[in-house]
Formats: sequence, C-alpha cells, structure tokens
Amino acid sequence: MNALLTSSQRQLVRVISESGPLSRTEMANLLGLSKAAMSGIARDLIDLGVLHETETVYGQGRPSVRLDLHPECAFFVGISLLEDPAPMILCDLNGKIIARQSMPLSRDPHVIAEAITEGLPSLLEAHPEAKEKLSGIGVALSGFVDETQANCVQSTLLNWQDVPLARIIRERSGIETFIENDAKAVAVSEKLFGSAREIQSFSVVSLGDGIGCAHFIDGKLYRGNHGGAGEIAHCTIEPGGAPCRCGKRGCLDTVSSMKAIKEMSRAEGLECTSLSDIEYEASTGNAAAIRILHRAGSALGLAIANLIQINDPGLILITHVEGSFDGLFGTVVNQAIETNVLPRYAGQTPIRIKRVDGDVWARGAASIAAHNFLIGPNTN
Amino acid sequence: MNALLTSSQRQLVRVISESGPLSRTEMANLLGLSKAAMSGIARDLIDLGVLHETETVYGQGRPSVRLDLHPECAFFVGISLLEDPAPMILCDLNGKIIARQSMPLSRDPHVIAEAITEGLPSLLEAHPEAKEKLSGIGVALSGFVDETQANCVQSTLLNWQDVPLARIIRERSGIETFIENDAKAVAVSEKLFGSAREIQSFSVVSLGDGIGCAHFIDGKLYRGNHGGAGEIAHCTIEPGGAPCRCGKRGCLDTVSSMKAIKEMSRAEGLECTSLSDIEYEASTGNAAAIRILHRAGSALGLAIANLIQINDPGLILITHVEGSFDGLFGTVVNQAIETNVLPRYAGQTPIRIKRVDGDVWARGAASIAAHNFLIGPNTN
DNA sequence: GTTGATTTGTTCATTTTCTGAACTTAGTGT
DNA sequence: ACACTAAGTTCAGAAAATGAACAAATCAAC
Repeated sequence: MNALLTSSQRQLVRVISESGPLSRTEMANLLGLSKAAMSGIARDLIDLGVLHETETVYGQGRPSVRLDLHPECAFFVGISLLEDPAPMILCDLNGKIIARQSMPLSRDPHVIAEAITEGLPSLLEAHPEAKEKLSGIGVALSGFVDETQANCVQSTLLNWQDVPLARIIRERSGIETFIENDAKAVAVSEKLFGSAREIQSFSVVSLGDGIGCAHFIDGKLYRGNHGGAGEIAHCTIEPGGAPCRCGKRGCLDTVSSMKAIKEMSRAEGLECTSLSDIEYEASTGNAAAIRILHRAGSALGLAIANLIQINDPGLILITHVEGSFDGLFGTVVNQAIETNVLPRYAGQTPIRIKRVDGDVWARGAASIAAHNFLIGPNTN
Repeated sequence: MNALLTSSQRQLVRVISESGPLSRTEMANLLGLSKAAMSGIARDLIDLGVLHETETVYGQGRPSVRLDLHPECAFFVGISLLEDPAPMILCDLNGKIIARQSMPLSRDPHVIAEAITEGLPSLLEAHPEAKEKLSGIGVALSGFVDETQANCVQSTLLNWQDVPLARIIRERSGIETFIENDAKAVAVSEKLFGSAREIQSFSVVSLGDGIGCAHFIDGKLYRGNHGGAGEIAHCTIEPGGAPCRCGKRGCLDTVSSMKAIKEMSRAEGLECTSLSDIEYEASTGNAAAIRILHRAGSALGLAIANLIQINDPGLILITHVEGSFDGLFGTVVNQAIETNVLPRYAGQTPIRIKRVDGDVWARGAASIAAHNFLIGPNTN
C-alpha cells in the first residue's frame, strides 16, 4: 500500500503526520510545490482514502479546508514483550486502541512469531476493515535494537543476542514487522499519537523498575551509533557508589529506579512494596523514607539536568506507571533539575509528567509500525 | 550561484560533500535516481565548474570515474571573534587556507562589519579567482546563536544580547554571512574539512580556557531547542562544589577548564602558567599538581562518559590548544571515560584527540559559510 | 590476440511530474 | 449588492525522470 505512493505523496503524508491538519495551500508552501501540483496530489490521496477533509477555517477570502490523515486508512498491531502475558493491541492511525488481548510470553522468537500469528485472527475478528488494512506489526522489547528496527542486538531480559525477530515474525505472519526498544517506542508513540506531536526535539524518560530514555532530535528518533542513545540509566551519578548489575558503580539505575527504591526501603526495614507506600511513610515523617526519596529524586534530577545541558531538548517527558509524582519524590526531582541546570535555562525546558497505563508499551510498539508506515524506510 | 542550482543538483552536492568522491552510478543509487537522470545532472554540474572528475577506479567492467566537488568552485572568508586581533582567513571548499590576515576586535557589531569589509580587498588581493567566487562569510564567536545562524542571542564575552550580526555584516559587505558558536563551528569544520567527514553522529569537546561542546546528529549539526545543545561546561559534576560564574555550583567548568586548572594551581601556590608546567610538576611528583590534574581529568572524563551514555556518538573529538594529552591529565580523562561508560560500550566509542592550531576558530567560521553554501538554507 | 562477460556511462523517445496563468469558488467587509 | 480576498481547480506547456538500447572501457579466459 505504502509502496504504491509516489515520493511526493509520501512526503505529504509525512508532513501532515508531523504538523497535523493543514490546508492544501499550507502544504504546498511547506513542500515547496505549486498549488497546482498540490491540488492533484491531495485529490489522489483523498481518492485512495489516505486523507480526508476536516474543519473549514474562515478568514479573509475563500475559507481553507484542512486535510488530515484518515485515521482508518491503516491499522497496526502492537505487542509488548515486557510483560507476561504479553499484551497485544490493535490500533488505528490516531493511536486509538480498537481491540486488546494478550498472548503468552516466550524467549523463543519462533514461538513468539507463532503466538502472534495465531493471535491475529481473534484480534481482528470484530474489525473487518482493520483486517483488510492491517499495515504492520510493531514489537517493543527491553534491549538493544539495530537501526533497521529488525534485529535485536542484545537483550538481557530475553537472553537474546543478534536475534532477527522482525524477519522471523514477518515470514511467519506475512505482515510487515518492526521491533524497537521500549523507551524508544514510547518516544515514537508520544511523537505520533501523544503530547509531543508538535515538538521537534524532546526526550522521554521512562521510570519503572528500570529507567529508560529516548531522544527525538529534529523530528527524528535518534538511536545513537550503536543503538544505545538514551542509556541514561547507566550514567554515573554517585561516583564510587553502589555496584550496579552492569559492572560499574553508582549508576542512576542503582539509586532512582523503582527497583532500587524498593530495595533500599527493604534494606532500611521499611514494609513498603510500592512508591506510594514509601511516599506515605515519608509524609508521616519517617526519616529513612525521606532519605531514600531524597537520594533517588536528587539523582534522577541531576541526570535529567545533565541531559538538558547536553542536548537542550524542547521537552522532557517523564513517564511512570507506579504511584504519583505529586509527592516528595517528584518535588525533589523537579528541584534537582532546577538547581543543576544553567540558571539562564532554568524553567525554560518544560518538564511534563505522564502517568501511563498498561497499554503504553503495546501502544508504543504499534506506533513503531505506524511510523514506518507513515515515514517509510527511505527518508529521501 | 547556489540559488541557480536545481533541487536535484543541490541534493547531489550535499551527498558528495557528506560521502566524498562518488561515481555517477553510486550517486544515482544514493539519490534513488536513474543512471540517465544522473548523467545529465552530473554533466550540468561539471559544466558549471562545481564538480570535476577525479580518480578512475578499476574493477570488473568499465572503470568508474569518481566525481568530487571542485575545491575552487567557491571560496569563503572566516573570522574568529574569540581572539584580539581577530584572525581572518580565506579558504576554498576543501578548507585549505589560501590567505590569512587579522583585524582589530571590537564589541560594536557595526565596527566589526566595517573592519571585515575593509579587510576583504587585501585578503582577496592576490587571488582574483577567489574574489570572483567568494560565496560567503562565516563568523565564530563565544555565545549563543539562533538557528538561522544570523543572530547572536547572547554573548557574555562580547556583552551582546540579540545582536543581528549576520545581517549587519551582510548589509555592509554585500556578501552572504552566517555566524555560529565557536564549538559548533569547529564541529562543522571537522565534518566538512576534517577527520569526522564520514561519521554521521559525533561530538566535539573543545578544551580551552572554557569548555565547549557540539553535536553532529545523523549528519546534521544539532543546535538544541534554544541553541544550547552542548553546554556541557555547566553540567554539575561535583554536586555542592565550588561556585561557578554561571550561578550554580560544581560545574565542569569550575574544575576542568584550563582557566580552572590554572587557578587551582595558583591557589595551591604552584608557579604554573600553562598545562605543560603543571604536567611537569606532576611528573616530578608534586602532590598538589597531581591532585589538581586528577580532579580535573576525572571530572572531564565523567562528563564525557555521561555524554556517551546519553547520546551514544560515533566519535568523541577532543580539541585542545594548550599542552599535550599524553601526560597525566589525558591519561586520567581516558581512564575516567572508560570506568564510567557502560562496560558493554567501553572502548566502543573512539576518542580522538586533536591538538589544534591558531586557525581553528577562523577555519571553523569559514566552514559555517561553506556549509550553508553546500547544504543551503532549505533542507528539503 | 580475440572473444565474451561485465559494468559504467550516454542518448533519446516517452512518461511522469510540476509550473504559471487564468479561472472558479466561497467566503468577508462595506 | 458591491468590491475584495484568498483557496483551490483546470489545463496547456515546461521540466525532470525513466527505460531501453547502446557505446565505452576494462578484465578474464581460451
């Protein structure tokens, strides 16, 4: 389907997916084409069902009609390999989840491909239009993925080394498949479906048992030279600090991840199983809880401040599943960011907090497929 | 001149400037064009004097002829406002310096524009071909420059605030002018003329009285949302450390800049005026000198390690003017990088040291003009 | 040597894509 | 009702890219 589009058509689709609904004249200017050329391209895309007319904007002269991507011109499946059972969702081009189910997690890529293929019919059952226009599968996993978004170079969690997962799934299911690291997938989903749509450069910091991070730079996901951009979790924050499972000492991961916070609490004899518990203890004046949250928050804030200093992003989006960011932890994080950023910049970089639901990873996975559908492999 | 090129021609020029000499067939594949189209575009550019044939590569079949940019198809002037007197150079598209002179530094942008305009005739005097093909002026300065490379948003050194320097010079001299931050200019010059030509993502760390840093990401200079990407000097490296002139505490700048190293030496009663002096003292066993170099080196190494973790660049290029990197300081920096980078990556990111001469800034400035000539303002 | 294989690069008729200019359409302001 | 404005369309002609056939320059093999 995407292959049938001409290069101008694909460029247009990309511009709209980045800038939102635009009038034909605006699009012509953005692409540097004449109104005449634009007219034809838009007509073709509307006939193909890719675009549709939305609101009419009244100004002086003839009103302009905004064109937007038709949300139901393509559907995507997203699977998260971060949970067991693995969630599997079906969504449209707007990221709206249409169907949801789960499949057993496995470490064998062939078993995964099999489970996905077997799961597809029931996922698509009630949605014949999606069945017809299913345009890609996306898979999110914890680990390193190469720049073709096809091979998992390494994953500790799944115990993988150079696994061509995308190809395996593609061959078994017959559907275009792309894989991506979890944090990077969330960044793409925020850019495509979420609150970072209009921002060209931003970073996502995902806070969970581990700490993930990914960057969008100049409108593109930046993966780094070895696919390792955003490995903020293993920045040294407390030189000479506690040993980390990575082999170094004092990594951010050893102080600020939910796992670390819980472990520190346990070590201090606190009966806490979640961030909320610790926050509660801190609010009642428990010194150990306060100390732990302070330490974790300062470390995370410092790391984010360093990120801001180094990359000057237009937004920091902190996503977290557990607890809330309104307590001591969040306050300390914000404070630490403020005090460690060049005063000239302090407060200039918006920090947005987003509490995410159980669909984040699967939706992120689907967004990878959507991204490849919209932008395509060739970025000419 | 550049405006006369068609969009395909400009694309081709960009590809060659990024990838070096290529055969017509290779270029056709890279641009996704047919050999037929390529043939015509290449012929036109050769006729225009922009490209020329270089070596012939023999393989099986008809040998291929590599085309490269004609180094003398355009000339550029570069001026560094970092020194007094300000160096002013004339160079070709390869970055080869053809003429060199200097002009008095001033804080008044109009005086600068005047000095540049007055200096041009004598700079171009012995080079009539350059006079004819002078395609741009570049200016490097210490401070923040906006993304149009036209306005200096802020410069402490020059005491400027929102100065439209490029426009002022352009209007006075009649020549296309662009300005850029010093570290970013060096990064561009390394990408265009230097040793980072074939690397898509890399960072330059420039070590002098202050510490500068700039990133190339996916083949493009990344300036950051407020033009502040690369402000590594004000990363907090020693939390709660010495106060910095920026208003925070423990910035990298307060420990690892040459200025800081010299000040710390003075404070310790060492009679040192240069890095070499301190290195010498350290080599003779002076405890204070060793301590200072250790502290400075560890801090810089840690900052670079953080940069590697966050951005995973394909190369770190450390440029420095003073002293050498073979002594204790360099050793400690390298060691600190190694120990603070994810073990999986240790040694994976090449660290290249480059001792630079007095022309760096001016050549960097010229490269900004060259970059705008090659890539153009519109990156469509 | 001569022949065949191989790959680069050119030519040219044809097709695709884009433009410029005139025109239609759908409003606003008076 | 009238001009005025800007969006979007139409269509002939210009520009750019393609495909296929071909010329050119080498290697490799007999």
